[in-house]
Amino acid sequence: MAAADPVRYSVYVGNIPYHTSNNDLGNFFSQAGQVVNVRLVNDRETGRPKGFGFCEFADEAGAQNAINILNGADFNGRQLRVNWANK
DNA sequence: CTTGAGCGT
Repeated sequence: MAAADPVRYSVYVGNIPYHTSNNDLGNFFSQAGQVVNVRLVNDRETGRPKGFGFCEFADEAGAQNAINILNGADFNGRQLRVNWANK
């Protein structure tokens, strides 16, 4: 199905606690599938974490699985918001 | 040493 693949298998991750690190999210998303890349978006000028990021999976199944399991899952006291990325 | 909806140096 992948009818509307955004660009590669990137998933949007939101509602991330500011105490979360790049490696922590990659470890957490490894539960769903093989994580190819994890990027936490932080403000380039202020240096403050925006609280969300993007996770890239090896295939669509892993990304879809992450959305099914990790979406709404409790992470460091916050519920992660996992969804398909737009851009 | 701060914040809390969002879609990216």
